[in-house]
Amino acid sequence: MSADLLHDDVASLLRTGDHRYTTGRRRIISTLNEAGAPVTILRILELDTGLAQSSVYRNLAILEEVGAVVRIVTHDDHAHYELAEALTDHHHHHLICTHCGVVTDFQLAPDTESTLDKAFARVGKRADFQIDGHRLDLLGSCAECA
Amino acid sequence: MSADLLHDDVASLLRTGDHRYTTGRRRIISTLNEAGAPVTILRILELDTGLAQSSVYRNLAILEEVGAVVRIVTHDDHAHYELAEALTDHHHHHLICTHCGVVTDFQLAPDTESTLDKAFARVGKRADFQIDGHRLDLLGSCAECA
DNA sequence: ATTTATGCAAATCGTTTGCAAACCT
DNA sequence: AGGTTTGCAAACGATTTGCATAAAT
Repeated sequence: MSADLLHDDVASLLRTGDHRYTTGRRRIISTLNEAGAPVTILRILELDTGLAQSSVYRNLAILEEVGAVVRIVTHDDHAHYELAEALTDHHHHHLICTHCGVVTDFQLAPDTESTLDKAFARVGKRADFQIDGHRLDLLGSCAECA
Repeated sequence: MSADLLHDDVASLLRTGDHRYTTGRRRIISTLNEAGAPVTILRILELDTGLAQSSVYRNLAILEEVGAVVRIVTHDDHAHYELAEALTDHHHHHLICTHCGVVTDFQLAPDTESTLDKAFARVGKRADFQIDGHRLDLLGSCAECA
């Protein structure tokens, strides 16, 4: 997707939540878009030194709230952030390296996804649990750490 | 599995890592076993008031290291712990309520699991990533919170 | 007897928050 | 002008750690 369309989408999500699309927020979105993989807040601050740490924290919270970004919780304790699937049209899961903490995206074949979705629906019904989403992570060692 | 066999297994895992199976560790394992669902450290301390908080943290770290327990990271920031699958012979995944933070276990049909495992193997090969395990969580609202 | 584990309290570190100044509309 | 956002620095809270004592082998 073009960067302009991306920013339009984010602006619209923010407006719905009565928030403004400020320069700082636009820069965070651009950084996430250019990173192409989930990044930590520390990394965002390194990639764009013009942002205050507290603003990055606050803005990511707001962007998550309006559905523009997703926070990924891994075992090492630095949250990772990436653009939400609604903005990238790109349903995916994560490969998490348990050694260096790097997170990368991967996709499953569409028929595997639909098998899973059906199985999840059955589980939700049986457990009386309303399912809003799923999280599928593969844990192991990346090429560098193996 | 009987509690005695469980403790034997844990003792053996600990010995392999040059650790002792102390009273405190035995009590933590019993608490996890009786809880039957993933619990937070705060909950462990409530269930067994005879343990020092720092010892619970330290012992869970060691028990995780030797493969006796698993730490589950959710979005609310209290880690949950449960007995490792190696001890329970009970491969499962988690339902995580995003409102109250409660975590419960569920299982997939064996054929769904094997479809998944094959798909994961393909992903790992293509991404040059050595897969050690996976984590599948369904996020949503439990019966109480819905 | 020697090594390992415990309890307490203090330290650590990612994240959150209060407040006054800067910004957008 | 009126409300929102920002940067700074201080506060927070889950987890970790130092150290002297107690327990395990």
